[in-house]
Amino acid sequence: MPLETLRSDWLDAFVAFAEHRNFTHAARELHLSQPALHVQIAKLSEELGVTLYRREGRALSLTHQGTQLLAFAREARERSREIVAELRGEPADAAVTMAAGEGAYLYLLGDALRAFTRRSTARLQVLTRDRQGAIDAVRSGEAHLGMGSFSSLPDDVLGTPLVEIGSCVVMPSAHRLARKRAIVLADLAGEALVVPPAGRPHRTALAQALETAGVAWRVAAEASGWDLMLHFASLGVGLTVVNDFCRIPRGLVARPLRGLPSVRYDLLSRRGARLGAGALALRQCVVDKTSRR
Amino acid sequence: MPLETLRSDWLDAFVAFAEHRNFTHAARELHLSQPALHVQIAKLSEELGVTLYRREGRALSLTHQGTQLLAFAREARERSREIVAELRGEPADAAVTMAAGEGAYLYLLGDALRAFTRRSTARLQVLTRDRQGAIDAVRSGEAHLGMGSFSSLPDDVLGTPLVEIGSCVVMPSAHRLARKRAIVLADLAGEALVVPPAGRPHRTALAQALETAGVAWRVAAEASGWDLMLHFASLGVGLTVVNDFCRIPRGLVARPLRGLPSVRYDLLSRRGARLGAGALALRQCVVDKTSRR
DNA sequence: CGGTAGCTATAATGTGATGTTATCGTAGTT
DNA sequence: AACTACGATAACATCACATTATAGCTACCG
Repeated sequence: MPLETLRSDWLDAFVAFAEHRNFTHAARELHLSQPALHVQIAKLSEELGVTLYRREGRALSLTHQGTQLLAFAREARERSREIVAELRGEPADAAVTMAAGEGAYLYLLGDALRAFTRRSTARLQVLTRDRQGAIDAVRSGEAHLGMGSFSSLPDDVLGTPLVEIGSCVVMPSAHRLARKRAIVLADLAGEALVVPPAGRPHRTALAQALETAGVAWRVAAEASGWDLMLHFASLGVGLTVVNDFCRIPRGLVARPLRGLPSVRYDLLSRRGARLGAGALALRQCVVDKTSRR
Repeated sequence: MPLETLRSDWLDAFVAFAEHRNFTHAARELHLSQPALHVQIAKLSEELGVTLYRREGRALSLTHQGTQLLAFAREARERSREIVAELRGEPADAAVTMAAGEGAYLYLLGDALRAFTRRSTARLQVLTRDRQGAIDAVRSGEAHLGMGSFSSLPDDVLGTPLVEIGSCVVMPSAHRLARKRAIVLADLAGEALVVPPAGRPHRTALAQALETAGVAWRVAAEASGWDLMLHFASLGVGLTVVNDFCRIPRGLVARPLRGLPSVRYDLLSRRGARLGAGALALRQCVVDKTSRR
């Protein structure tokens, strides 16, 4: 109970440790011996009365509380840097970090990011992450904001619904289905499809939908990323199903696909995060430029 | 240049010092010797490369940068307390602090504060301050928000216009001027007025307006605060001029006064402050409940 | 006007917190 | 099973920081 304020040097040590999840490496980064770092983390943990990490085999992983502390520590460090620069009269070159998938950057966030770089002086830093990676980046404070489509979010991450995206079937303009205005799952019976590798969410959703609709199909090719899928489709390898925000290459046509649930993209931020001016500006830009569709 | 993050114990020491502006007393509060505290502040100042306070005779006063640092340190401490409570699973009893004048509390903020206490679990802490006091409280981080009417604001304080308030003349219902719908400055010629003490802003504005309009008047009584002014008016001591948000006691009537500039009330927050959930909720309540009028 | 009270500031000195080296235990690896 | 990599703890060393002492400054008072 005799706790004033968390010692910032311990927090810095914790950030280094948490990023490596390895005392030896983190200690080297801090120009410190491994035992010294170990003791700091132990004291921090004891003072808080909270276990910050756990052993899993010989690997270490942060507890939930460790992750929360990491986010706090990163935020505090960032804030500290800002105030120091401000006091010294140096221009604050704060960076704003965003985590999202490649698809989001290529097809959804373009306008928003352009608007942001025009409006704000803050540097923009982007992390390309998959769904879980984006969530983790946001909850650990690695990124200020995240974007993606999520079936569920942990309690400590806040999602703002932005836009609903449907699917479309993409095929050569000469294809027999191109004459239809919209396509249903049954239309795809017997087709060879260009799909993401097994296990990727889009693949899973598509396969499941076709399965339950009793539609037989086969894999024409597996490709990662909308661009590559479309590329194979334009080579004539097979049809493909992509999100309807994709730009369709010449020679191909897209038709809305009914029967596949639409995907909602959310803007993520950490619950309880105190965003700085830059991050707020970016959030505003994303909401403004992305949500009306 | 070799600066990682500001040491939080030094910041705590600085907060204590800044609040007392006296090393000896602050050191006592920190259970520390005066030289020890002095050295901490000196090191902090040196590490920042910034002078934090100045001697004025035998008193010490914070520099502008000292004030900025104070605000930062208070915010950081607050944030640290929150995260500790959260990690331990204790309920965070964050407090939200507001600085305003008595008049604002009595006549403008009632609805907003009631709405806030219903909506948020955060404790509400109010500071009664005059104009300069409210500004100082906000820029030094003593208060999260401030409210009042200000002719000008320093760069580091952000004002959100809320509501324009006019003036009215208050008098016994039997008074000759009570038959008029609105009153102009000239109508007050020869009247005895209940006014605030010399130097108070309302007194200054009123006296100046009457002066330039060439209207002769005299002081019937001097009283601090709208309530007291109205009280004297209802005793029949004289007429009074108050903001038109005041509740008028029985037996008196109010008539709008033309010719006195209206006063704008602003909601204040520190530029660059990262407000927590509680303070944001309060701000929202104030804006919602106060601005439409 | 000089003495005094109250405080800041610096110097000299001591002690405890924190860092380092050394070493053991343990879990994966070959 | 021996090896490798790393976490954890202990023994010892050092450096940062606290304390006491004191000089210097400013206002105030008789």
